Amino acid sequence: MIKKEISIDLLAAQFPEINDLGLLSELKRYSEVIYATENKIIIEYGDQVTHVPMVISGTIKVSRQDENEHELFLYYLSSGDSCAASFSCCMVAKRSEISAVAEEDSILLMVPLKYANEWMEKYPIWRNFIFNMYEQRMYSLIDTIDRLAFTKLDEQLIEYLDLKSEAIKSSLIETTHQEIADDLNVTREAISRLLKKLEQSGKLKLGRNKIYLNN
DNA sequence: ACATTAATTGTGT
DNA sequence: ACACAATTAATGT
Repeated sequence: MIKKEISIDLLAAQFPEINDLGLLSELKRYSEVIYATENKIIIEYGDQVTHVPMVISGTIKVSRQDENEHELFLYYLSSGDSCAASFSCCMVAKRSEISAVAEEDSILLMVPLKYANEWMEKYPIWRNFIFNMYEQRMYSLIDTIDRLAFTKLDEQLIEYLDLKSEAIKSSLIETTHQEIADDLNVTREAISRLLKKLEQSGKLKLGRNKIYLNN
């Protein structure tokens, strides 16, 4: 990683929310500028968290490790974002629960936790900035959870249909969406919508009380 | 054949 | 998740 200087003007341009000369000059003074090339690992799972990253340009992919080795995508950080989660790590003084990798060539401002903390009291504008980041991250996490829950149900449903089809030795399953929903402990609407998608992708055909599987 | 009704499925917020 | 619309199958006349 190559380190370079960064101008206050550029900082102000990327983070209009923290337009305070005192804060900006402290930022410039105490934080490190990092040029991360594509696929550069910025924080690895288990690393000690020492800085709050602020993204000046580029995109950072934040993910969590599966029990195995599989990566679970959480969210992207792009220009003007910050990873406020770093704060929770520093308050509990623990190690990173996530890993962050540069998705493309990126420029980051790494703010030492010590200062990031002090500024919470010193600069209300900074505190607001951090709180806003928390809120944004929260929303993107909720989206991610939705996506996950949806994917799992998708697979569950296909497995359910395959099992049933095999059990009755027929590709014609006679049941209602409600019955399936009860079996899988989800709402009927979720099943209806999934089935329709599966129909559109050609995996099956729907009729009232009927599902024709295309093997 | 047609109207009525209940059950199932679809959609928007 | 909920409320409501639309569609479909069944039933009675």
